[in-house]
Amino acid sequence: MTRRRTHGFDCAPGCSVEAALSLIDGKWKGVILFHLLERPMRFNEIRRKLATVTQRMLTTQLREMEADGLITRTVFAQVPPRVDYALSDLGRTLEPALHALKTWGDSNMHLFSPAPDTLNAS
Amino acid sequence: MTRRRTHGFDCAPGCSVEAALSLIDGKWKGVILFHLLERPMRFNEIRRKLATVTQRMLTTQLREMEADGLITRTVFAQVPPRVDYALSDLGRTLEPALHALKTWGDSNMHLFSPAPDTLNAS
DNA sequence: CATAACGGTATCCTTTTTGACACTATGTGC
DNA sequence: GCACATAGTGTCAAAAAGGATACCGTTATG
Repeated sequence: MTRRRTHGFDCAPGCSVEAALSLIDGKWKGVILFHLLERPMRFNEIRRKLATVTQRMLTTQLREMEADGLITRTVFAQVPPRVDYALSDLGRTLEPALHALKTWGDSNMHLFSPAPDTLNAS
Repeated sequence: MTRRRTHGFDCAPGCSVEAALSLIDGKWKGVILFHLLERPMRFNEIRRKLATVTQRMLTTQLREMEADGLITRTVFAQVPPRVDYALSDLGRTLEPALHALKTWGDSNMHLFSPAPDTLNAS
């Protein structure tokens, strides 16, 4: 996004929509949260789910969400290191919104993607 | 946003969340959509609601949403010009998601704002 | 004549975000 | 000794997003 650290919304009635968006905006946050909705995960586990994310980006996004209180980060003193990421209580309250977005996406994504199933030649 | 014109999601299960976010991401889109949910509006009418948006940004955001099929743009051949913006049918289907976001924001925004009411020094 | 309202464009510039790539530390298996 | 897995960090560069400012044409109004 784009407005993430720029707090200070202009606070017309839609302001709270912006506030919510400002937290889940970021190229990977939506997906990450969605995966964590299912269960806590380790760093590389998330990474494999995302496939094209770089380490640095994943770290950044996770750190921001941790700073925003949406997720928790638990380090286990082991070797090799183990770090678990999980939704916080606050993060869990996003569930309805995330589901609403996913529902919408599932219904309408075909309008924006190349519709690969229509390309089945032969 | 940030991922807006970068189509091609990595399409793990959370992909549709990203798809949805990619459309309402943009510094003003959330608020604009929210206002249009109430009723169609003219350009300057929206502008006044947003107060701090520049003409260029408003134009950009409206044009992108029009291109994405979320809103419609109707020009009336009048002088002075009149242009109405309204939600399209597709845009209207975002209502549940927008409301979910607003609800979340209303409940939790106090956690992220400077809490101005605690600053009341005489 | 000057000004304001309308709905924009065109240019230029700055900030933010994202990506590439190399590098770290520790311990295990070969 | 060498590579691999873990979970990162640091630096630099590119791309995208956003903002400031000035300008356009028309008509009504003072």
